[in-house]
Amino acid sequence: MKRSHHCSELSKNDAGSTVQLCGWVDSVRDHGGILFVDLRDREGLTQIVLDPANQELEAQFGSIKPESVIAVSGEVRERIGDTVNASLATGAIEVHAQRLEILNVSKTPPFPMDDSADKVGEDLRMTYRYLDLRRTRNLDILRLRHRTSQAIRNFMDEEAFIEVETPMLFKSTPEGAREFLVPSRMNPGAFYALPQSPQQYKQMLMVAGVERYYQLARCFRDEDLRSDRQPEFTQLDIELSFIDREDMYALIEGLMKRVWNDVLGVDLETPFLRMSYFDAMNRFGVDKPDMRFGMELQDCGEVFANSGFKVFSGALQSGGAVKAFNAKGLADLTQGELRNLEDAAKSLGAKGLAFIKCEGGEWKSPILKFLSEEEKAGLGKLLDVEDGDIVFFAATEWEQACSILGRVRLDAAQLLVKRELLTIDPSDYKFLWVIEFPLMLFDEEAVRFVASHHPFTAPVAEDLSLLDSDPKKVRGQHYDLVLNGVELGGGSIRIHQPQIQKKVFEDVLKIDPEVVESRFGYMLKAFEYGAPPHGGIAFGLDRMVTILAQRQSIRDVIAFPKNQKGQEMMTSSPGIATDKQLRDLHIRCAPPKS
RNA sequence: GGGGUAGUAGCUCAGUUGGUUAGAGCGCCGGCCUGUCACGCCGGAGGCCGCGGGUUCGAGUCCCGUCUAUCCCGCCA
Repeated sequence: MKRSHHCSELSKNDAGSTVQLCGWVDSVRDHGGILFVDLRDREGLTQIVLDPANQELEAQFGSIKPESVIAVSGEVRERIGDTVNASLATGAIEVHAQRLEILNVSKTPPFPMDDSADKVGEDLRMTYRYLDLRRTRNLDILRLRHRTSQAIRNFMDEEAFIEVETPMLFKSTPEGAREFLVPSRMNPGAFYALPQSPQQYKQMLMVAGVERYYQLARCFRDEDLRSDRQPEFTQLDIELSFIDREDMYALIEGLMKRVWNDVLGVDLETPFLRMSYFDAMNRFGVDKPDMRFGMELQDCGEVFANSGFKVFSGALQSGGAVKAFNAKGLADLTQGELRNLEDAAKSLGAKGLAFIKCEGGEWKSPILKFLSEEEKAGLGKLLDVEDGDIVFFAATEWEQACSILGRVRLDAAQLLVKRELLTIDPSDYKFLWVIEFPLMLFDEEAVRFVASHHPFTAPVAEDLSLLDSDPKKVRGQHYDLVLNGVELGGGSIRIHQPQIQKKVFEDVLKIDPEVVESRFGYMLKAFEYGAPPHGGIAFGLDRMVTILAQRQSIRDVIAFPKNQKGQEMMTSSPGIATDKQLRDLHIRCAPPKS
């Protein structure tokens, strides 16, 4: 029996016609005589009626369980009076079964198949991921992801981009994330590495004259997982020649506009806001600020310049900063909530979390006794302190002080949301370009500079001379696209002159020349054969879809995600290799650490 | 590697200051029911209270350890 319609399609106009439907038994309502079946397929739900006059059908149906697969042939009839179900798209009709095929009988599912399953333990849902995905809500996410990719492909095609596939079997790169290694059977002792991103290949495509490249590329990073991080994930990877940063901003704003319009029907405002890395840190305490709410960090350096409170004045005297922000209306926070905020601050290296709250017109704080009247007045004015407010402080080196309060700001915002004093709307899309990152960061552990983005990022032209004298001051031509506190993507204009690239590798990053030659020699060579100026960007597609679908976890928008240990529960991967496999691969396993 | 939270029926959860035989809703099984649409009604089964120790006359409850999941820090050029 072949289907003639999907379960979403039939209406009054089809009354009288004979149709064939197939799908899953969503629910059964047996009234002893008459029996109703809700039949579900990926498009919708249609009520099937088994008439008591047809005893044969009823016997065949038996006590068939939900989630069994059946095919039904029958006559479409209009429902009359109060048998119409207004809350169902196909509620104006029903199909009176004449013939029935039972295609597959289902066992009772281990968890409910309705929306209440959203609360079921994730490990169980992942073990039975095929059932979890079968739920309409999750099928809709797969569809939304498909529409997102489709919008991207259409846009990129119209903008004259060429989609090129790059190798999955690459080689190890010395910097960056830990990689997955793949042993080479034909080259004993040698290993491929799965790509962290197609970075180097896409730059070679620019040298090759492709000019405009994109790819929905799978990437791999063997780092610890988070709710927004999976060991394999998908990037929208883009690279163009003969462009500058402004061209890139305009292109990507057009892309986002298109995606949001095609997927959600939302019209985004462009151009997007721009903010320097310094301002982002200084005002919001993160390099990916959530612009949907304020509570900006203030600099209290002037207020406490000559303070008798050693914690504050000491920080200022040693070149640090005193930062603060006002969590408006949060003065009534509980001891536990305060302790959680303090713990969050401490996890970023704070010694404690100083605060002042204002209740009943009175300021209350353990540090109040250290502050002069002028300082209190200055604070009150700077931070607009009113009754019911609480102000948090951080006094240490500037960047750390900002980071600490940046974290406290986010946590405090959640507490305010819980109290309904603050609304953070998931369908309010506040895009932001974060720009002018430092090209290099000093790694205290390794005692050397590391690239803040990656070593192929071009310095801002006027900072080029600082590469030798003061690498920390060099700004990179790097940009991040941030949406509602999430880093959606980032990229840069690249270095395309071999001598500058070599200098960055060897003189600034202090990578051994032999290592540079073995890892990047081909690239330096390529740059000697007419490399065009170029730049690119890459977006986390999974993160983008997570926001579009208004979900909390990246796992919700990946068909078969991995748990926090990197295992895929349904198939129990990874698995143990056999001795023969290992022999072929020239690998011997060390005994596990006890 | 570190910190937080959780683990009681198939699922989601409750379980009082330690005290009879550990409960509820949904699901499941059986019965009844010809207009339901989360159908209804009646009856029933189902528990190593994550695991291992300990304290106690007595532990789901207190203590120690451990495992699992998840969130966060480190890490993620």
